[in-house]
Amino acid sequence: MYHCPMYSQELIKGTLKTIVLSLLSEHDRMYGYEITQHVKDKTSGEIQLTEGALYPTLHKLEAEGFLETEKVSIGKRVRKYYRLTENGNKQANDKVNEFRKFSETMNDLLNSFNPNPELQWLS
Amino acid sequence: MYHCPMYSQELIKGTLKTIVLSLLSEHDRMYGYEITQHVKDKTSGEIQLTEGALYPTLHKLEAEGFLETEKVSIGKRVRKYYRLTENGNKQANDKVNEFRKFSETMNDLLNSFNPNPELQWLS
DNA sequence: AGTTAATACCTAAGATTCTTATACTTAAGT
DNA sequence: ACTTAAGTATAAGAATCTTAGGTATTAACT
Repeated sequence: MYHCPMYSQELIKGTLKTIVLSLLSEHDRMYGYEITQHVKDKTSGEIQLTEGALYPTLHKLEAEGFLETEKVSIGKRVRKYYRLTENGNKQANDKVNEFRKFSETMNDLLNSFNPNPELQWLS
Repeated sequence: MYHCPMYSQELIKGTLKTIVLSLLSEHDRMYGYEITQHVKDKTSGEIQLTEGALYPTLHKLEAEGFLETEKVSIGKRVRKYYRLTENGNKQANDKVNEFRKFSETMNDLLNSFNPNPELQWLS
C-alpha cells in the first residue's frame, strides 16, 4: 500500500480500533480494503491505514467477539466482510466516546500551557 | 507509582512526547516527578504518566537534542531538571500543532459515521 | 523508635502494536 | 506482456508501553 502520512504514525497509534469500530457502526458490513479506502477518502489522505496494521487488528477484534465475518465470492475472488456483533456495537460507542473525551482532555492540557494563537481572541 | 487511568492506555500511546514538550515550552525547567504531578493535576487524574514510560522518553528527547539537563542538589537529593533547547522549542510547537490537527481530523471522521448525540441540535 | 507515604531517580523483561517487506491471486487497462 | 488496482494475509523487526522492581532521602504518622 502506498503510504504518505500527514501525521507522524506515532500519533495515530492506539486509534485504529476506534476507527474500525466507528466505521462499522455506520456501515452494515465492510471488508478490509474498503475500510482503508474509506478512511483515506474521508480524511483527504491524512490518515492512511496500513494493511500490516489493519488485518491483525480485524482478526483480533473478531477473536474478542466484537466482529463477525462473512465470506462472499466476487468472481473467483473471496471477499471477507466484517460486521459488528452486539457487543461490538457497545464497544464502538464506548471507544468513540472515550476518544472524544480524551481529545478534549488533551486539548485542554495543551491549551493551558501552549495556547493556540488562532483561539487567542476568544479570551 | 499508583495508577488508575481514566482512559485506556492504548489511546494515550503516542502522545507522551507531545505532552512533555508542551509542558516544557511553558515552564522554564521541570524535573520528571514534577511533570507527572502536573499532568495529573491539570487533567484531574485522567491522564497519569508512568515513570517507566516517562524517564526513557525524557532520555530519548535529550539524546535527540530537544532537551538539555541540569542537576540540582536539594539537601542530599539530586534533582534532574530538563529544559527545551532551541530545536526542542520548535519541536514542541510542531508536536502540539500536529496533535490539534490530528484531533480535528479524527473527530470529523468519527462524527461523520457516529454523530455525537450531544451535538445533534447543532445541525 | 518504627513504619508508612511521599519525593525522586532509574532500569529491565515482557507485551503490544506498528512498520516494512513480502507473498499470493484476479481483473483491468495500455 | 506489463503495470496498476483490488484483495487477503503473514512475518521480522522496531518502537513504545506496562509491570515490576531497585535505590535513596525526607516527612509524617503512630
